[in-house]
Amino acid sequence: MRHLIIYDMIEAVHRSGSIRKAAEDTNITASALNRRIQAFEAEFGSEIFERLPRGMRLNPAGELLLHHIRLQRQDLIRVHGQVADLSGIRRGHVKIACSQALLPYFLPREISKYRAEFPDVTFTVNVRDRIQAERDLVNFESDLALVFEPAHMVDFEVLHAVHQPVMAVMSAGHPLANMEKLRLRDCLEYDLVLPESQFGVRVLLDQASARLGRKIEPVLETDSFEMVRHFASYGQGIGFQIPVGLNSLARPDMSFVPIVERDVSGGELFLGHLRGRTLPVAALKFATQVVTALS
Amino acid sequence: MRHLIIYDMIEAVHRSGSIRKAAEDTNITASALNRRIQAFEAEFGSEIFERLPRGMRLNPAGELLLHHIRLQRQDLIRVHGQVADLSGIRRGHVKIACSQALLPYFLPREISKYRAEFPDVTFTVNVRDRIQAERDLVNFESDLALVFEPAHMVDFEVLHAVHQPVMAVMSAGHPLANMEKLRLRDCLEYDLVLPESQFGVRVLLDQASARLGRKIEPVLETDSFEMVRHFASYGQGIGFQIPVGLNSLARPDMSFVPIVERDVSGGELFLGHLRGRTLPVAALKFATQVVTALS
DNA sequence: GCATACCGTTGCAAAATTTGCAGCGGTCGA
DNA sequence: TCGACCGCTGCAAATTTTGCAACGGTATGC
Repeated sequence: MRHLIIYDMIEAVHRSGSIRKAAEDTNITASALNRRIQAFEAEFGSEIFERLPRGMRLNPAGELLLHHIRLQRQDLIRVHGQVADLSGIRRGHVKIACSQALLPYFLPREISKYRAEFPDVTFTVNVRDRIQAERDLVNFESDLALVFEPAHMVDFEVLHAVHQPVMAVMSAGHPLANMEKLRLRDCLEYDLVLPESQFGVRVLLDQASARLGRKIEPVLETDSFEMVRHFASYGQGIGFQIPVGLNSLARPDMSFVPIVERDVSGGELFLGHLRGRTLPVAALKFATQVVTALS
Repeated sequence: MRHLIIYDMIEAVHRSGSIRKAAEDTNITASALNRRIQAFEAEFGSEIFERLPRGMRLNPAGELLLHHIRLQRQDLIRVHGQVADLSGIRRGHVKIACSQALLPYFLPREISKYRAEFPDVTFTVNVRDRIQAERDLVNFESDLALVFEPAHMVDFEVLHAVHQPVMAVMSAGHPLANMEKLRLRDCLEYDLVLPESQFGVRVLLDQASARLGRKIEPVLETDSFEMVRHFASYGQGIGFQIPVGLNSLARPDMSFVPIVERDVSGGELFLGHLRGRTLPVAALKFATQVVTALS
């Protein structure tokens, strides 16, 4: 869209922090870029950048404008998608921010299923923690977020929520492997591997242990859920995960046992998007499929 | 907005139903208008008008686009309004890094006063020590810093400085409570509660005691000025604070007596911002109010 | 303290784009 | 059949945008 190129320029300057650097990205001279920014500011009626000795920085007006630019661009993409839809072509791109738990089984499966029907739809999947996921939505860097126990949810519009009990993860040969349910105190007898404190499962476990009056002392703390699962699969260690990140069929060598809710209350897995936003067709269609899969 | 003029043209063609009529409204030739429409359609990837023998009519894709155009235009108007508000100081956000001494009375009062006049201005207040406050300015994490005895002041542009003698803080019933001024050596006879060494007041006291050839031995050392005040309010303890952190009207049960300057030289409380930076209107306005209050 | 490296900005001429003009073929209604 | 109106296009003129070189200012390294 050539008529919106000034927006690209503004974003480029914002990203790189200087006109000269942005000029390279934009394949244009710094002087030309400079004049376009100046012309835009004159037209807009206010400066949008602070001029610093080391470069440019968006001022509050610029921040407001930047949000408008992103909103506007996303909405144009949505229109493009709808237009493609009415000419019969089902193409598009879906950007998803999700918790780590969705990576091994759930999302790959859902994306494959969706693409079987609409092979011209492409995807971007970014692992984000509970705070960053919401920030991605606000910046239009993601269309959908699929997160466990989101942090504040101000700009988060919930499409679907599903309860997820906390599961103990261990090898199939573990002494507790064949239990129907587990008490938290039973787990504390073994080596524990836990996600770091920013993760929802850890927050729930910390709350539970506080109620229990005992401190959980993990032998391994990690930001990788994969590490949690693999460590638990060796020896007598116990890890913790939510059901959506587990697949007993794929791992017959492992056992997953729920912790009773009165010990560790489970959490909610939320699917949502930026509040008030109209999603592109492809994203909306994928969202409804995910809702069905979660129910 | 010259870069959105193609949208006006599209709307004009839609309204009048023909390029030639729309050309008159747009103060442009039909041929030029025609080519712009064609160029837009090529870029957009699909036609947006049906060509009829009697003129032009939006096709379904065009209807979708028209909706986007209108939405987009409204949002831009909203942004314009917000920016106008911004420069009219009616809206905005002020980020302040300050010493602990400003927290109990000074800043709450000043912020309330400011917000009484401009209720749509919001604030962030972060307690920062003398080094971190400056770092916050550099990182644009604060607009203003209000700190006692700043450390290096390289990036710190001073808007105002005000002298602050060191005050002895004690209960109203203390033997020294009714003195006009105090010598430092008088205080040393009592239990002392002092801020930790990173605080400006402590630095001044340590310098003073070094000159005196006696070491100050506090019974309580804390990073909380609140703790200093409250500890001093019980029994015979003496704490130290600067006037801006004290309010004798609010605490009739306490007494605040200045230490003579030749014993403990007072320090300067500085209001400033990042050197060379143009402050947001709201921050600048608030800064001038603070300067007035400090004078 | 001085050289260096960026930074944004500007005058000016060249390059690129947009525009106006005139004219084309086509459809429609009288 | 004719005139009115339509969208469209080749071409030259008008306008806008761009690149180049240079300026003044500030931070950084030696």
